[in-house]
Amino acid sequence: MNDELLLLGLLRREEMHGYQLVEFIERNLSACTGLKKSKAYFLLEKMASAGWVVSDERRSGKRPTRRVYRPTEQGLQVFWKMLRKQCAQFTPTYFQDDISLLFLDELPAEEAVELLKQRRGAMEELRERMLNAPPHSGASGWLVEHQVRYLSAELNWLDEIIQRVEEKGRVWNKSDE
Amino acid sequence: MNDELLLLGLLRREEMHGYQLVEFIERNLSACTGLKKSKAYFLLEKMASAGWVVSDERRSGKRPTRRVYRPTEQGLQVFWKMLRKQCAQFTPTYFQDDISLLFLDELPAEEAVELLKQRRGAMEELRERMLNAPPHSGASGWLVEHQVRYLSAELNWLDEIIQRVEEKGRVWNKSDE
DNA sequence: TTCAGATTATTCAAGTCTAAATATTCTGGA
DNA sequence: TCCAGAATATTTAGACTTGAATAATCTGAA
Repeated sequence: MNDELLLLGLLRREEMHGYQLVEFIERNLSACTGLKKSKAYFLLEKMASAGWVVSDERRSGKRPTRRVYRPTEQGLQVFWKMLRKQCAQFTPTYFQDDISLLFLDELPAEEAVELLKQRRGAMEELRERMLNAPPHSGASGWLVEHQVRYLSAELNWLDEIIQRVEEKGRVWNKSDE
Repeated sequence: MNDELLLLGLLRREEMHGYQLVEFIERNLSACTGLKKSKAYFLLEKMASAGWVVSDERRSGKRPTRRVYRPTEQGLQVFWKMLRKQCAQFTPTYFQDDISLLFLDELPAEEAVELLKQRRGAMEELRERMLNAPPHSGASGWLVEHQVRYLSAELNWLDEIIQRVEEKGRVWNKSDE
């Protein structure tokens, strides 16, 4: 629904074909979605058969036919409905790499610290990249800001974890269990 | 890979069948994964055919045959490899509901604020639930702590967004675009 | 000019994931 | 006792998602 909201919203601003959409998203919105090409095509087709969008075929030379999409009236209604719903909801996020912390005691404490410092490096690098990226305008700037804040909070959290492991010389008190 | 790491790690501690695994995860690890029943069964079968786990059939009465899994030597190697890899990496997270902020200017500012306050309510409720949950032990306690911190940071962020929208009487300066 | 490699644009097969269906056994209240 | 509904366990059909294949056109350096 997330991706559909995005596609509908972009198409509402300007009709586009699949490749154009994906290009735009990759260039400008990579901070907030990882939507892949083939999924975008799939969703466009799905939305077309649901009547949310319609397409014009535009043929040029011997290239594959491009289908330029725009939302229907129904599509716009769906868009606003989804928009309101998303605005009001909160979808909690799972931290992918936290699973590894569950099993940190399988590793010697020194190695664990070493590995977590590598993780820290990756986080910091990403944070730098986002800080130095060309400024985004409007709401997409907010989303970059959101990511940067999130990364800062995560860095703080990880630092504390690393410290705990370092101090104890092991991952956590067995007596905790 | 995430889920596989989790399953292997749990099976290393104690052999279990699918239902048992999923029960355990839902009861104790719902803060860090949303692994569904059918996916767990799927992964167990996949890991079995990859030779990472083996299963004993245990028949009791006329119930469907239970398959109790445990990791093979190869499975353990894979487990430690994945564990090291996950420890050292950082997988950035996309904020599902941020997409809606991109299109916040489609809504009257008052309505936008109203909807975002609903979102805030959902966040706060979740945070309360996690704070009041029975304390977890060992690393899984850390993961709950991680979620709580994350929720607090998100609340701060959302509050600022709400304030910006309220102050301006609209979502963002058109001149920003 | 020419042709290797980048860009434009879509499709496809295969792999992943979910909701719902299936089927047995347990539990507790009338 | 008896039976409705909860708990125990797995399977399956179909929906979603991905990586790689396909194919035409553009670019620029030799």
